Amino acid sequence: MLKKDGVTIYHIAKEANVSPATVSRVLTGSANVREPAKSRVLKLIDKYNFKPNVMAQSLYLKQSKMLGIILPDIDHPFYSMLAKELERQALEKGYTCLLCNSMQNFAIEQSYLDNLISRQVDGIVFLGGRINQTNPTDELRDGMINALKHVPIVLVNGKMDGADAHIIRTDEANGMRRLLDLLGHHGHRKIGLIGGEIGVSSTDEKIEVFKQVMKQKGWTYKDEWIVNSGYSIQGGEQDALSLLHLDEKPTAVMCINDFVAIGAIKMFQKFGLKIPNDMSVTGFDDTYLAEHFPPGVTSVNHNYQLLAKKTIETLIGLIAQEEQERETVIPTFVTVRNSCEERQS
Amino acid sequence: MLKKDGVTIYHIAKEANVSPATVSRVLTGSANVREPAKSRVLKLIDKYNFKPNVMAQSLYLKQSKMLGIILPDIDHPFYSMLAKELERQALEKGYTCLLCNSMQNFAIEQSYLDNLISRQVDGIVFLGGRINQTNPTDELRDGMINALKHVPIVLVNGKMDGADAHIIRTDEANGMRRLLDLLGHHGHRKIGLIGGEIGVSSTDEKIEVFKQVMKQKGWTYKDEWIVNSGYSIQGGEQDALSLLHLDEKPTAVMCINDFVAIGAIKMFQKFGLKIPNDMSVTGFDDTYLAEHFPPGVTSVNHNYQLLAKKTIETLIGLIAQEEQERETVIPTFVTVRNSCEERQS
DNA sequence: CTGTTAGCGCATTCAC
DNA sequence: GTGAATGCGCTAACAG
Repeated sequence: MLKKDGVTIYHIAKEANVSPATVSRVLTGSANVREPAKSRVLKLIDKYNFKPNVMAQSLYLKQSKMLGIILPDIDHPFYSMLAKELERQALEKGYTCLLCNSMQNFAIEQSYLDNLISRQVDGIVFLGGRINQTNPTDELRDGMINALKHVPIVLVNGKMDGADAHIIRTDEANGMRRLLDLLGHHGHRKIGLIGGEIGVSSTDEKIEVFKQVMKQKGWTYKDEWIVNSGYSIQGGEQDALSLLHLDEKPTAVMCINDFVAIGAIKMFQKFGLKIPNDMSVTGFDDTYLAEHFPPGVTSVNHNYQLLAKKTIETLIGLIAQEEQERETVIPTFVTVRNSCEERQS
Repeated sequence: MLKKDGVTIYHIAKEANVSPATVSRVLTGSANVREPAKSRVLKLIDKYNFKPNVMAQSLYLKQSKMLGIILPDIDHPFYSMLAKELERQALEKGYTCLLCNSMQNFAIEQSYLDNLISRQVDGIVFLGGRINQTNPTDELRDGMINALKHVPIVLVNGKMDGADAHIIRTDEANGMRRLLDLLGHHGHRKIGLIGGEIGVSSTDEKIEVFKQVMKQKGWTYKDEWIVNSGYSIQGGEQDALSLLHLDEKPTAVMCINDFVAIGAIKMFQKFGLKIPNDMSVTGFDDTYLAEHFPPGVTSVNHNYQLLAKKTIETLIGLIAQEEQERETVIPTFVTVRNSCEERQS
């Protein structure tokens, strides 16, 4: 059951006729080593393809150079795009990432949180799940608070009241407003909002901004034009179907994300509506799907690179015990494609 | 720079008036501990929210309970779907995964390989990159051979001649044949194959099977109907465009993956061709995109769950020093959707 | 059942 | 510039 491996700095040291400390020195470059010995060591390292045991290093140095990333579902392009950028940024700073899919399950999420702490990650990036609950349970909150006693955590596009975590968030509210402006320019006054889940902050906040802007502009919205069957393509289909059954329909529909937009577009087309001629649709997140799903979905981009950069910078700053901004807001922008047009009816 | 943390089994032991060994015993359950003491320890563990240092455990036990997963790009649904399943299977067996995006870069791939070994992962799942090169360089091969001296590695849908790695592969050849059967039933005799990259085995092998079957059935194919501009949506657009410029066009086009299929469908439609009426198209990988991209793409499914299960089982078997099948073939199957129909022209 | 001891592999004092 | 000794936090003999 034990592993084979076996070659350590002691083996190298012995064969090179030096002390383990000297091997360590050539390995880390922490001090000069004279030439006859240095070469011998280097040669042996190559000969045995020796790789220092990072667990032992970490144990001594009290830093693992690992970062944990907790997210709900890597299958979702928003998360995969962001995770990739996070990994790239982390790698640049010498950190390796432990990616954890909570699979939308709070128990798994918590067990990963514990696991990451046990594994001595130097910091954690937390996405989705509990930090998107508008009203999280005490248990979820306590789990976060306890975790924060062990390790710095950066929350991306979420929050946890009472927990001392730093936040990086993209300006989704402004994204909504720009989208509404755009629809307004196209003459739309009857607008729906579909997808997402009540009680999840990313949905609740979008609905709030939506209602606020609609009222302020004096446009029409009906409660029955706001339906929320989740974040998936299927959810979008279902919500679009609800709208289709209504006597009075909106002329434009905003979707909580690109998946929902795709589902909605499919359903509308199935019922003979042309997009964008008969119905305008907007997405959110600006994933590659928005670009490539016909007719091309107008969507809000989260500025992924900048978002990832700020997230990792903040986390690493925290690890180095440096003071960091409590909350950083990343600007979003609208990518205009072909899913919105002048109102026809 | 040093971490705060600090509470260890020694602290717990002291405060509970027992030895560190006893704390360890209640932690691991490796031996019974009598009741007055046991409760005291448990209470303190809870009080301090104590989490054992897995690095120290691993160092002693010589197993990290970590698995490395190296893949080219988590953004690609094939990899994200598979990665998620692999993680799920690993989690069930008590392993945590280190996910590494090589970003299609051999140097990064190698550095991750080294990094994973240094980090003492118990095993590695290797996807894409060098193991998909039809003719890898000696350097790439040696990198793999050296890695195998340290840790068991399972290759998924790839190979590395001269390297003693176990292989799990899905029966892509049979998938191609079934797809060709299907097109044949629909009366297609003039068939193209687009996407991918010459020199990459997943492409080369598909082309080989394609040519072989076409010859054997006595159907038509022209070299100019085989174009390969990569694995992306853009690549699919480009290759479809090449076909559109030809005087004589195929009536059906097979695509190396679903991304390429989507790009091709977009381009064909842009030029006024109706899918499937004017042109039949097949995908590969059966990602969620194939399901949802209109009109729904007929594609080959890799049996992701089974694939992940076998991969993790084999790897963990190897870790336990058990004999494992050198090569395991996972059956594929065709998911029929609406992108193929009777030949019109 | 429980405490003492040693050692996993490494980096860093501290002498020399 | 180099070697010997120590300890990071934990588990597993080994005694008792």
